[in-house]
Amino acid sequence: MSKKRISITDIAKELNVSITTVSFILNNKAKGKISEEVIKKVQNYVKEVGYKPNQLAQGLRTGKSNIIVFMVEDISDAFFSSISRLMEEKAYENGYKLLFCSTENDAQKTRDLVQLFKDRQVDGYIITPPSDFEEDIKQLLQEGQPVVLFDRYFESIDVSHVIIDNMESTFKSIKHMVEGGYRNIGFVTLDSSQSQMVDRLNGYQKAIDLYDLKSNVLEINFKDLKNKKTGDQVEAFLNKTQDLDALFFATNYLAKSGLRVLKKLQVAIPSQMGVMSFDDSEVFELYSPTISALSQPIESIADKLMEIMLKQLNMPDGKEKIIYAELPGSLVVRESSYKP
Amino acid sequence: MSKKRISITDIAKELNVSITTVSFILNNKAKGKISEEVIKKVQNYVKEVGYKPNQLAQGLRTGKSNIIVFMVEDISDAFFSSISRLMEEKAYENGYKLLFCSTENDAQKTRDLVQLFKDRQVDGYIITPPSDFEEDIKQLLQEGQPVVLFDRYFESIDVSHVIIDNMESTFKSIKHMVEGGYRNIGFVTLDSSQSQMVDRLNGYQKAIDLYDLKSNVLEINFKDLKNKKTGDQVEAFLNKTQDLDALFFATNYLAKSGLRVLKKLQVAIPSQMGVMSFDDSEVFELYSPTISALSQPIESIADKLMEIMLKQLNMPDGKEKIIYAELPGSLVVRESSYKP
DNA sequence: TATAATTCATAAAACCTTTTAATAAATGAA
DNA sequence: TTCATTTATTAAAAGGTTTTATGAATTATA
Repeated sequence: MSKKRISITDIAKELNVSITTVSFILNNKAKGKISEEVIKKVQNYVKEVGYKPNQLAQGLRTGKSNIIVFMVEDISDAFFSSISRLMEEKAYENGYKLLFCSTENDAQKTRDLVQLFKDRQVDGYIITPPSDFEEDIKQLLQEGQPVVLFDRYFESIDVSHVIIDNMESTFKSIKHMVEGGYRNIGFVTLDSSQSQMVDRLNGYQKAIDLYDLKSNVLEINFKDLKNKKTGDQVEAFLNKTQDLDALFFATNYLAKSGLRVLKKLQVAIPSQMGVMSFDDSEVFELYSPTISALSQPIESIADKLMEIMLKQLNMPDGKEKIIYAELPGSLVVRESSYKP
Repeated sequence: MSKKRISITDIAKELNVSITTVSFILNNKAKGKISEEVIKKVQNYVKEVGYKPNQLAQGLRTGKSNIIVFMVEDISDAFFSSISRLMEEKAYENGYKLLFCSTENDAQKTRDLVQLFKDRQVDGYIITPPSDFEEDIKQLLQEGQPVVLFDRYFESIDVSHVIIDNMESTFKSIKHMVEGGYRNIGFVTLDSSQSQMVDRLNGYQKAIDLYDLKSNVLEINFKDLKNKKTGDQVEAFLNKTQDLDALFFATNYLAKSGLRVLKKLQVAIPSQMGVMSFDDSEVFELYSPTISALSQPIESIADKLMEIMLKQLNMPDGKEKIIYAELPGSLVVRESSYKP
């Protein structure tokens, strides 16, 4: 059995000082109040016995749990799990715990989770919100909770967020494909009103307009993603639009479905069909041919997210500062996007 | 600003009963103590105002934090993040929070993390331990902490664990390759004393012995993994052992490195070289040709892990029960393991 | 010398819950 | 009626911390 944990009371008793004195010293509030001599004595003893404050008691008293929750769409997706990995470290470095969970892009599930975390009194929320989640975010903000959105955001709410420049990135990608010799580029995306998807579509349209090309968009229903019907839809899209010479996929899992279809149909990449994807993946690097992608800056995203969250957490109550960050994506050019 | 949270005291005051009464009712300890009438009254009011107990206060009083920590080798690895995703849900279903972190297979880092979690008084530890971690596990057990190891374990310690049948699975895989027509199968693994790696090697040796084949093992130094030197070593291995007609990789990231090399050297799979990997991956499904793999039963692992952890948590103190689970892996046969 | 200001230290309240031990009321037995 | 038992309820302690308000001792000022 574990030996009893040492408490601040034990220390006070042992050193013949008051609890208050110890607490002040522990919290760096001893300046000018407690004599150097006593400070040293306490500090030495604390170090000697390896005392660590009971975080539950601390939390109870201060109302803070030192927990940040990180709600991503799907923790088993490489993009999100990579960021999580980085966030986790940053959180610990700053004295916070990070709790993860997957929203599955389901507003009700996300709502339930938020309620759960409220009950558990987390200190801050970092969220990739599903559609139809504006009201819940507003609610959180009204309650004075620190909130940072990422990957997507809501124009209608003034809330801190970290996103990448989806429009410009997509534009850049399509431009690259045009320069690679493709003229009839299809855009495969989700039937989603989320900002990141809308912006990617806008980037595509912008490039299409600029180069005076024909717009070809396939919007896949989100539910079909789970049914694995995605491939069928891509196939139908290819049949319907015979003259396509390239495909741009708005997410990496769409691209993977697409690659399966192209493989099945024995469409040659990049000669018959150019291919690019938003969001890089290990698969693209190993595929034959290798697949070009628009890579998201994982480290910068994680950096920014934690930076903003910490700022919010340290903000004197009420005086909230909204911070936006829009980070650039980078083109990873491989074999699939240049017409031989 | 958030309106003040309602507390048990508020309820007691409002209903003119004592705090104790409310607490008993809330904790289902009212049977035979409190009158039905009062019970109903309190329950209704609680529901009406949506009262939820303050978990920090609860934790402080009971000494429980309702937090389980899940320490995996690398949360951004698909195998671990997939399991995490499942564990997360199970934990919440059972009233626990799940904290994740990555050990990076570094004993010192893991040690630091464990200390951190001790300070934060988590209730249970699920760990993929790095090498040289026996003593730390023993220590945890001595302190009466619920511990479940997974993916690997220590023979020298009697501690609950969930692993897959690494030896049998590898044996099965090698057997499959032999049946696929390969006679000179190289085994690429890590220079590691961890049980799962040792068992995989043993499974290989067992098959080699059975079929009276020549053993060819490449052990890659763990540090070289990070330096991305893995490919060079695989290449040197191929050069040194010219007559190899197949490779079995003991982890999926080794396989990915290997595939890069084979691609670079333009070795034809499966005609010139058969390939299989322990642990499946999306990459293997999309690679050309598709790569056969030994797939680990993610759901069963997560089920078992949580089941055992919950049993330990609910065990009356001191009366610990050690539970082992060894789950079978399954062969996923694709194109890379059958000689044309 | 008396008083004000400064320095050092602490008691006690508060955070919210669980649980032990005690009390009060009602019932049953003698 | 009286004592014992059961039933219904509660006061108070404990868990470990932070923080406000207060007190005592020392030094400076008038």
